[in-house]
Amino acid sequence: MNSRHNKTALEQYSVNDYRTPDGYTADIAVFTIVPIEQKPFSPPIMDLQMMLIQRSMQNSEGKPNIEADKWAIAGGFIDESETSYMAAHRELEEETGVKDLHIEHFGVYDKPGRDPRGWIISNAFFAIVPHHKLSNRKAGDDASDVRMFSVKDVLSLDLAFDHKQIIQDSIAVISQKLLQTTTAKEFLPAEFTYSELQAVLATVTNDPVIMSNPSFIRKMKQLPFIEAIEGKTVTRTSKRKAQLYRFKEVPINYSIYHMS
Amino acid sequence: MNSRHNKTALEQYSVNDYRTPDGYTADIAVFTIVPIEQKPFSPPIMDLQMMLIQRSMQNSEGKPNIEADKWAIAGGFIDESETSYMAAHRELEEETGVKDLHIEHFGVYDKPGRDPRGWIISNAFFAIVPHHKLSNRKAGDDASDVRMFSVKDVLSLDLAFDHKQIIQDSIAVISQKLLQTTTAKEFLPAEFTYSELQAVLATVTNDPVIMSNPSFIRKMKQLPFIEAIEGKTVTRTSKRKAQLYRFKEVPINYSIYHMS
DNA sequence: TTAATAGTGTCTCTGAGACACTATCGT
DNA sequence: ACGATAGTGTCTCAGAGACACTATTAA
Repeated sequence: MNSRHNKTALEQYSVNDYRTPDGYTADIAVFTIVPIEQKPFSPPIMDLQMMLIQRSMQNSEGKPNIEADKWAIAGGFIDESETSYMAAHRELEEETGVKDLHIEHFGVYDKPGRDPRGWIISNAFFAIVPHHKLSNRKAGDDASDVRMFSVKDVLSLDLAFDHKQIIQDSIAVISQKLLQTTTAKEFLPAEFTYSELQAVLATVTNDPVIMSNPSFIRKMKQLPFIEAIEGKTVTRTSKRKAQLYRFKEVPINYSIYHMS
Repeated sequence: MNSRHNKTALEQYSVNDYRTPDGYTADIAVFTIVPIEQKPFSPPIMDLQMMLIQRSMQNSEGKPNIEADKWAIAGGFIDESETSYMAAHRELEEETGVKDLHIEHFGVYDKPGRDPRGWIISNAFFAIVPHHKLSNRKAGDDASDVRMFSVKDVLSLDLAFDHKQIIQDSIAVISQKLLQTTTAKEFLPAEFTYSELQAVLATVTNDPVIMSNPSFIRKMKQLPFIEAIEGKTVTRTSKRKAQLYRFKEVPINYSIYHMS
């Protein structure tokens, strides 16, 4: 293989003596948090789920599809005229019909042989879709099904390519983000009660400080990045009126050298 | 320019209709912390610096080089047989002669037009080189000079391509990592005194808890990821014997919902 | 003895966490 | 009135942070 670096050619701005990748893709782990057991006047119990697509047995031309029948995260090729970030937005909108979602890059997967079709580099993103917006999703050309799975179950599926690794990493990343950044707000409406935030965090932690109601209610008022909305209450989680809160935009600085 | 490869093989999977990238590179922001003002029996004062290379005016054939005379971070093309992570290690060793460095991926730069030579994707890494190992660095073919710059000065240089952005991001990332992870250990010898760790952290923070000696000395003993080395002391930072510490491998869990 | 750094004694005050209690409101 | 959830009162105890102090040692 011509993997030797031809310096002379490079100096002439000609990069094409290098072997170049066969493809550049964006793959997106789509997360949502769905309320299960939503009784009226009760705090929600939530589940962290992700959207997977099942690859068709045959492609649009009727030929056998690669990695057929396996589950995979949504993705597609990146165009020369866009960044991978833009491509992720475009593809996610094509897949779910939802715009302006929160998307973050979390890794690059480029291990040789990861895709049997060639040297294909995957930029991995995670996206957060508020549950109520995720209704009109549809299977595309290459997909026979689109479905949501709880993160508890997803790793036991038969997954395409190296998506098991990508999915595992994405779950670790989003769990950490939920606890160490204000990412939780992406799963919540702009105004929310303490028990709604608590239910979101409960999908990734069982920390007693967060799970104990009196503790957590008091915490809400102290946290610099959350503010109570003066005099605004709601009764969707209980018969008694519950205070509404919103996230505030403040820089978050902390360090492990402040731990005890 | 011909950037297509292996056309027939790809055809049956219909990826060949996509334009493929012209190049796939790894760029590495190399950081080191150097003691300045190292008087005997005194705690060190340190400076966070990064290694840049200056691009030659002309290439080896005497033709004008692209982005000539500007400063850039080290980097090079990734080969099909390796991951970008392996490439970063290889290139860094070629550049500095040092093996087994701590390297972390922190971003992908793929904005259209970022490199005038074509559609070239850059995987950005930061690397940490202990200061004493960084002596035999040398200018390569494309470089007229290799030099260390304090992070305080580096952004006012004339930087090649989109390296200003990459460097800015790398500084933000490493500052955050120093405070929120145990990355500081990569800059330190295996056994270190409190004032050495303090000096490393001082390059990115002026938090009073960290800068106050009595506070910080006491903190060291409580932190779950640091342990004192029983009965082992040293006098390199003071005439009085100072306790040696080492980093312990423990999982670090914390959340912003524990802040006050 | 001095100068410089490492490290401790001790006080105050905040706030975490536990647990029992009160408040509110639809049914 | 009941039941369920939101929210408060209050106590205890740990630990953070401030500041003054002591300890150690080369020169």
